[in-house]
Amino acid sequence: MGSLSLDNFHARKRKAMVKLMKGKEIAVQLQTLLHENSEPVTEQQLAFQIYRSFSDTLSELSSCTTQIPAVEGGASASSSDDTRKKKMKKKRGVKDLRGCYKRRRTSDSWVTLSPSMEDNYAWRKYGQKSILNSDYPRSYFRCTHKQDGCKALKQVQRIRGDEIMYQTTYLIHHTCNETLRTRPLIVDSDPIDPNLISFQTSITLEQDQHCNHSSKKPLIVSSVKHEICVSEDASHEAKSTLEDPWNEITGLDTLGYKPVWTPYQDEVESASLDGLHMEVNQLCGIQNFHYFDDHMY
DNA sequence: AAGATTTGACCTCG
DNA sequence: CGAGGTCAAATCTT
Repeated sequence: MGSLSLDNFHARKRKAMVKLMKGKEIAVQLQTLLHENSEPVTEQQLAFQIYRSFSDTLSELSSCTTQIPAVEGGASASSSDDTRKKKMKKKRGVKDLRGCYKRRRTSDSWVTLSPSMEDNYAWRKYGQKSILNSDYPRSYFRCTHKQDGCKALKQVQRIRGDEIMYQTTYLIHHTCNETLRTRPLIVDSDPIDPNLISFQTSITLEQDQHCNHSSKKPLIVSSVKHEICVSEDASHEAKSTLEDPWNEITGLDTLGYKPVWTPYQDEVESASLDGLHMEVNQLCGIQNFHYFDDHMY
């Protein structure tokens, strides 16, 4: 039985939405500035405000998520086929599996809530487990391209809130470049859909030489856990410690697409905000959000 | 036939 | 010791 009120959940949800809307407004301002080629200091300030806004939101959602009422009742929803069970009952040869796997450390994971299990990666289910005090079993998925070395994992569990939602815990980033489908890159904010924003601040050093925007340096966004800082300098050192900021912030892999910028890419465009874009309405609907698993386990 | 899913067994960790 | 994560044989789907 969930001991926490749904009212509290909804209040926090509203609060988060307000903050996200603020972030959106600031993003629009930033876009305007970028188009007008204004002084970079202001751009940085705005960029920082955007990240701060999202960061605050995520903190809010983190505490909110931990309070999603746990569903009572322990029975899993397994619809079991008896005949099949009998067949499966056959004891398999006992193998010594000791040491064959380790229980996973829970750091470097993130969680999303979504009305669908869909993301844009190909997953293969490798297990399902009834979870204590949960109506629904938890499903375990690994990347279809495991044989290619991709160790991405996710766990999906249906939860019951005000609507049917799936909580997806991603444990390891994809190292493969495979997505199920590729959606078009959003190049700019869409005048038709103002909820669509895009950050086109990407100026690589190389590009920089080809244009006269010498004042525009690659924007570094380093993110270590909850701390997000923006810096102007694109040093190699910064690169090595970077995580995908958009993953960190949204858990969406930039709209759930193949990440434009991953820690695994050798040719990182100097940690610029290349291709950083999102649909704010997706977030405003709280269809997806994430938190670090510190709160979860 | 090959790949995906199901599910009981077995493992680790708290 | 129990909960939860993973393995892998059996089964299903394409």
